[in-house]
Amino acid sequence: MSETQKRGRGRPSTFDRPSVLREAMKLFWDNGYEGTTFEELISKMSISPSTFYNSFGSKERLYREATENFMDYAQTWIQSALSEDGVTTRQAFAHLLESAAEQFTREDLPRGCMVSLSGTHQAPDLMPIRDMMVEYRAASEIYLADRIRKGIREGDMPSTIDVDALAAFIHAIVRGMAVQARDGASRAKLENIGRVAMEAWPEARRVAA
Amino acid sequence: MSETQKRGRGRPSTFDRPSVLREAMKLFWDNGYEGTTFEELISKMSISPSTFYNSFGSKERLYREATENFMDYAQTWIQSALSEDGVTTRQAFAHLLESAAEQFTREDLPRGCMVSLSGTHQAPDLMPIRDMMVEYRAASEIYLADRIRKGIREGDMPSTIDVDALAAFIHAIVRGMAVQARDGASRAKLENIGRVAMEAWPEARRVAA
DNA sequence: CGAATTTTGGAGTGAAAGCACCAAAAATGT
DNA sequence: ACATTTTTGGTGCTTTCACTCCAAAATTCG
Repeated sequence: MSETQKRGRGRPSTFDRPSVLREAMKLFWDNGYEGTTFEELISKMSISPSTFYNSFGSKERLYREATENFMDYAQTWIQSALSEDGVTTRQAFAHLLESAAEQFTREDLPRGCMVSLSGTHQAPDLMPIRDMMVEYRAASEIYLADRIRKGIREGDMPSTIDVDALAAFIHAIVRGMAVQARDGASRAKLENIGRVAMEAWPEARRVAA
Repeated sequence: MSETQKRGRGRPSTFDRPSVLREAMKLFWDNGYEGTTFEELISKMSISPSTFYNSFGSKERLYREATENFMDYAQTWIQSALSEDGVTTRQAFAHLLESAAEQFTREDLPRGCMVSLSGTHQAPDLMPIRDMMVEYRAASEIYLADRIRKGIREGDMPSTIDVDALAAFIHAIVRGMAVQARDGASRAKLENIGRVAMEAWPEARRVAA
């Protein structure tokens, strides 16, 4: 892609931006923002300090870019579950939790989720970073609620349910799965958590009522 | 209590150990280990650097002591819910989640939980601290499983259930509630999450079966 | 080919971090 | 009262942090 990209004049970069950004993402994901040093970054990214500064601005800007990069990627499997056609709302959410179990235990990426737990206990001077994470998390809960409302509109969810509470519940279970994933839980264990969680799904109770 | 305490000879402390330890705990709880500086600590604890070093050893040792202090306190309300006499296992866990909602939104302490999310993304050289947190979390899941097994022994839980999966589920929901609490969720919202979670409780399905 | 433009490597910088030391201060025990 | 023991305040230390600067290198445009 950098071949087809029209390059201005000047010395060309020797590194591939997407791939070094991914390396930065993995470092931040594993060690957190404060736990990742400048030296570690430029070492794993294989770039010099000046290249770092020149190409990514600062540690904080790189973190934001890495987080955006992560979210773009995460949206893929989230959308894939929630926007799937021809499935019930219940099936969509069951699929979402299965995907979370799978994604949180991938071999080629750090375990868990980069945004689920980040910035929850952070220095006051890093408030902007914390706020970014809080916003991302809040947005994903709204996303869940929207999918549930779609289910109500389409008739496969009872209109009497508390949409926000159910969305908050699913949100909480995913964050909890992220904690366990980082603590070493297997994919099977995470899948079990998701299965138990789906027992709380309103539709299941309709059978009982 | 320090009045009744037999003091050896030597100059007496001017500070109350439990209360400055509590200040340290609150700082670590809010800002995390890395996000809390030596200066902040001695400032909020109102002690000098040498007093700090002399009385608490190091930042890491203080953190461990503050964490133990937190766990002692947390065990109080956890035990209170899970060891309550004359209630079903289901009621005990419902009570536990209600207590979590209450405790995670206390006005006199930082929001959420000090150990639920700590050390999940941390620098490699702080691995001992991370390990401590992972152990605390694992221990609490075992604690939940033990309570469920007690329910099976006493006959108010079906013996066919997957105890570990159910314990992992409750564990996950509590950690997820901690994330939401730190992101600003109200007590009522956390209580709702707990209520929805309890819909997944096995006993509820027995009615349907 | 030469000028312009951009990237690169390496050394260096100020600030802050956590910690350590030392002598003075304030208690106890005989 | 005097020696002993322990705590205290202030200062200084070493390391690491994120970052910056500058000249050389490598490209494009005219």
